[in-house]
Amino acid sequence: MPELPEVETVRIGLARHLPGLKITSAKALHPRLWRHQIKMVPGLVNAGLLTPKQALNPEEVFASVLTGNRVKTVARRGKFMWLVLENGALAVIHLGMSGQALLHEPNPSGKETPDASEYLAEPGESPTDLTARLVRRQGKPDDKHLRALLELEHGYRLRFIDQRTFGHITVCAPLATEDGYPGGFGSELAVIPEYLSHIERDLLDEALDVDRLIKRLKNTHRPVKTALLDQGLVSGVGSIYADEGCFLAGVRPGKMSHRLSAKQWHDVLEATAEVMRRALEVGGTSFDSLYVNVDGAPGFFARSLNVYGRAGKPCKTCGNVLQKTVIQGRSAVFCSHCQ
DNA sequence: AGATACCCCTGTTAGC
DNA sequence: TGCTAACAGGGGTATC
Repeated sequence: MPELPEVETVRIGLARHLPGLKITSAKALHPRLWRHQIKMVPGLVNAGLLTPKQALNPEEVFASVLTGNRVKTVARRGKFMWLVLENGALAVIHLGMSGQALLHEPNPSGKETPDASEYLAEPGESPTDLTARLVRRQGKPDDKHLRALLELEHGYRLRFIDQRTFGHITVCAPLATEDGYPGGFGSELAVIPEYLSHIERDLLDEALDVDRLIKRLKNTHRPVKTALLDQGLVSGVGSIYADEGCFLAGVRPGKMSHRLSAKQWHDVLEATAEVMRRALEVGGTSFDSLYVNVDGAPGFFARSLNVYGRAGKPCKTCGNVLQKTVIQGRSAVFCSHCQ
């Protein structure tokens, strides 16, 4: 369930290695990976990033635009991240529910598997770091769920693995941002991928217009949690951090959005942002084995959750049994005493 | 145009 | 023990 902190953790991992590297091959291995690609083809052609002849089918668009292109930076807005390519094209990556972007570094020895000596920890290297290093070099074969494979210069490989196929990669043209500020975190460019033109700035974005957001929130007639999950109002928040933010702000997730005062909305937004900042510090929330960073390592925020996944258990603040409800078809957990 | 129901997908778990 | 049904989730799309 990658939300903003998890996606940002992955973005940081990609941004550490990919900039400057040329993509030598790009393979799309599952039709659901490029299911949104066709809508972005006219924009790519208009921008001169794709010839009409190359726009034959979505799978070839993926390979045509990426192959031979060089990665400049990796940016992110909300739960979406994108590779900024040297020719201006953008490759939007969404992890969906179960997507993993695993980065494999070249093995310096040139062999498929590390030498025995490489299994030994280097001075000052913790067992966790050792494991991560070995995973990076060797890779964990999961060809069953491999949806895309990017090969880059110097032997780097990016494997996109996605059990439930809610994730996707969509190549598209850039659009100028309306407010002139950078389109996302990690890039100074004031552009947003065309595919994300309906996605608002996220809760940790310095350029987010909070006053405008609160006006829109107070103007919508939906439960608080439903509004928080609407990526067209504010992005980055998913089910986990919506529940946690509502808990910390003392607001029930089922309360109607327009009935909150501006102060209450301010509290909810600040609490949600704070939870996400703290989660980011420890690599995000791995509620199951599906969310991992580019090294294949999990995050450690699950132990800090107050309500998500704790229905029926005692509230960590007051001891009351946490309640579970369904809001707009999504489950929500809250404390009827504290919220 | 805003709100809502439904759909996609698969591994895990609860219930019979 | 073995089967079925429910569940989890983001976001696009169709419909009211």
